[in-house]
Amino acid sequence: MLTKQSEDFSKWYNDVVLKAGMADYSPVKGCMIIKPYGYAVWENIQKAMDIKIKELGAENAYFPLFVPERFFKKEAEHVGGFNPQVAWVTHGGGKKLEEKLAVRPTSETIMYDVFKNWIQSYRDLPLKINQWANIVRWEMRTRLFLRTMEFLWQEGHTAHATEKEADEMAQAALKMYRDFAEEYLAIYSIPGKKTDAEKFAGANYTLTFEALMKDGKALQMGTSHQLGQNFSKSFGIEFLDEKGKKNNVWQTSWGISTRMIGAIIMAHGDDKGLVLPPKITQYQIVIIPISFDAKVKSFVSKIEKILKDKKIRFLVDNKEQSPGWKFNEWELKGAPLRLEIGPKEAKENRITYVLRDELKKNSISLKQFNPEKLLDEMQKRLFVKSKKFTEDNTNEAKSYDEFKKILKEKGGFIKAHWCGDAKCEKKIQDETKATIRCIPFGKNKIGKCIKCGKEGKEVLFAKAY
RNA sequence: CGGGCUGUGGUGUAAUGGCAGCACGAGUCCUUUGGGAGGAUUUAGUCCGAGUUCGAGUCUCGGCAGCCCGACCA
Repeated sequence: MLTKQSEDFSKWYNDVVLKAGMADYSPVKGCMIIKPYGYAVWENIQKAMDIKIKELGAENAYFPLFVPERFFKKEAEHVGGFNPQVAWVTHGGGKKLEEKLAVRPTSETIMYDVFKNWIQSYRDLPLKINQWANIVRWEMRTRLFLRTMEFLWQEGHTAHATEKEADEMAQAALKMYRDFAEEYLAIYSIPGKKTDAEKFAGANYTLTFEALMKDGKALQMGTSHQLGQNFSKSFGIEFLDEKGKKNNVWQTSWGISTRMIGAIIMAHGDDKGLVLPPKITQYQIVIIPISFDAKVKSFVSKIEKILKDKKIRFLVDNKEQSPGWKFNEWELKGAPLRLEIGPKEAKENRITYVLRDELKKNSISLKQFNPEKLLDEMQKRLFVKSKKFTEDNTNEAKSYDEFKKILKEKGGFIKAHWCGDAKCEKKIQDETKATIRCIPFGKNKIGKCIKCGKEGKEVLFAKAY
């Protein structure tokens, strides 16, 4: 039996990840094994997002896993931020290496060292490179999908002639991510800017989109950084502009990771298990034959043919378990649409179906059965639900007492004013464990900082993963 | 890196210092199959090392590993 979400959300999460066959613990501490059912979700994310990345004008490439120490050290703030999390290779071929190699925690440095060769003129700009890769960050405490020492991600890196272009690129990448989360993952998110304390090491500023999980904690879904000329100055990435003047490029980098899978699980899952959005799940439809006699078999193949023609991803579960066992199993695994096909259906040319988010039995004639519509509607329902959940769990705090009360009683996002001082930010975090998730875009009312009373913007607080 | 806890079949658990047991899983066979089927049968375990003891899963010491809390974590 699955742990209830309300009893122990962490335990529910671990249970569901393991029991649904998404992932497994590995013999290597802090690392995970992504099992086929989970990896299929990643593949679907990759497939869809890769198209969007290319629409932004980026091309895929692949850079080395190892980063020589001298590259890594070039951008001071970057090293300072990442050093504690880097794994170093010190030996190779049985010998101690002359120069240590960092296992990439991110690829800015290894990429930008060659960007300086690729970029000479304004004609070489903008340069937009994306890579799908694994990276390693030595984390103290790990959680399946949410924070592992090795994880899979996508990192986009661009170089531009002007600051304005870099600003626009950082925004475009964030918008692309957020649209993706809405369209494919059915997750509503709040976009905004990170505070200086939370920005990427080496960036001018970091943009983020934050989503609310079912336990009321926030999850950073992905980030987009405007790197200014910080790296281009350290790495000497210069170009001659139209007037023959030498300039440093303006850069951005942006990424999302397998953490997205954790977000899907925690944003949609319920006490029965996973609820996977149709667009990214391995099997959009699971057919469960109630018996295996000839009539049922031939009716099932008829349905199979229809689904195949419609290019729907489906599975016929022919395992030996009882139908009841399979119903539960596929609810746990979060298959969006389940078809129950037995002698009754075969005889009457009807289909019994159950949508994962509604769990009601429906009966419809084969002629009227419209799986695309059902899946599409479910996909949309999940997003609406996600948006409503976020709105219902977003509260405003006028005072620090109110802030603490909301945090304790409800959790969720809390809108409150902040003066902009990192000291207040730190104090609030130390005292309440809530952090500023982002400074939301758009009109921003000015009000009194909940900590010190000075005037400041309205920002979004939450306890976060 | 500090504080606490725990290591028993594949998994989850039980056993005053005294025959290592149960459930799930897995294998085989039979009967079943419309919400986690039943029976028969088989399978497999005390983290590693030392000590105390007639006797150690249990006590002591060391090692290793894991979990929780803290610190840390774009």
